[in-house]
Amino acid sequence: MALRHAVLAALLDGDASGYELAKRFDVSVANFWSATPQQLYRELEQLERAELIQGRVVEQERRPNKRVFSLTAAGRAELHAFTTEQTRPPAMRDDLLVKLRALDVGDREALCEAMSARLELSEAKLARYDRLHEDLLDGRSEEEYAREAESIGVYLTLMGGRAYEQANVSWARAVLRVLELRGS
Amino acid sequence: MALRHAVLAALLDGDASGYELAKRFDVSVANFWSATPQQLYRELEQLERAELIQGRVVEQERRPNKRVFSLTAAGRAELHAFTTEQTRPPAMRDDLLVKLRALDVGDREALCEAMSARLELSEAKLARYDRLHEDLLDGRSEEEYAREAESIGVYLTLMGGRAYEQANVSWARAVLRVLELRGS
DNA sequence: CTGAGGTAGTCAACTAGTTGAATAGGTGCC
DNA sequence: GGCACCTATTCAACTAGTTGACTACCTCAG
Repeated sequence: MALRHAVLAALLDGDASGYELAKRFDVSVANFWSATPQQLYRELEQLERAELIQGRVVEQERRPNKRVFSLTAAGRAELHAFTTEQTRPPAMRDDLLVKLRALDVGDREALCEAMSARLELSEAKLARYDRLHEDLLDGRSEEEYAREAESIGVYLTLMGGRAYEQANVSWARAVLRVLELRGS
Repeated sequence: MALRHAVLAALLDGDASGYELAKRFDVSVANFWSATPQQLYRELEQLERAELIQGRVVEQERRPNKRVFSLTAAGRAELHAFTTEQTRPPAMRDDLLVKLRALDVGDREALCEAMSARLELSEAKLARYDRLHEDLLDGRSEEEYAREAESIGVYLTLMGGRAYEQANVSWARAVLRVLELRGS
């Protein structure tokens, strides 16, 4: 039941329709969870039945109506309860790691390309996170921000995303260096 | 079909029974994939039916017999093919990130504890990876190793695991610092 | 000689996540 | 005026992953 809480947490950033949530999850501020639209719509239905969120139809001109959901008090309580529950260790599932482990029987060139693609992707994400970071700080120092800001949740997950992408970038560079050393 | 390939890749490290594989996945050299024993036994059966691996019963004294699996030529070919396939972006699913994002409605103390637990876990993993790293290098410099070593797959995934855990550690430290700044 | 814990595996039932397509109106481009 | 792409949602079918219990035999400590 973790997607459930990821959805609730995402709604802390403001009410959203399924479609909007899907984009939030996709471009996700600090890539804190991933989910397909179908999963989200299903989860939203269940959450509404459980009265942890409440939907209302918003009529729009020039585009289809949408159902916008907001957290209920029960939803907030559920989120609070979730933060006190036991945390399970994160599950790492990265195709690239598997492929690299299979390098000895694998295709070196294909792996170089895959690795470069990862590098680019992570650099792009990192750049985005860095911009968001600047926006959040808004001129203040890290410490000022940490002390003063009203809400700190987004900031801390953003730091997580940045650390993760930085790790990806330096790892990808190291791997490419090694592959070049041995290639050719 | 990614667990499938993770199992095949794990068998590159040497033949193993389901039970042994489970441990390999658990203490997994560079936490490159995670899976429960039940998943493994199921997958091994399917892989054997597909003739990508071959099992044989090894009779043991003082303990139950076991079925040890080894890669077939077809299995190696399948792994090779996998390395040329398109890589999908890694899926991040970490409860802690969700909980931190919900910090504003969550329980600050519980989160501090969860964060400390993560820090310890990551430090322990990191220490283990560092030992493995030393063992692999065996006195050689990184560059010597990268040039000379026969097999480089394990090394590269190990680097990935290390980068990931280092990111975790520095992130956890930063979060705890911030939480202390604002707490009390 | 009992019970905890390791080795080795199986079965059943469940929950979570993915894929692909269908519907239906809107905008903007060339 | 036709085609591609965006908003917004739903349905159906599938694959992957988790949980918990159960069998069986072994070793070792107290």
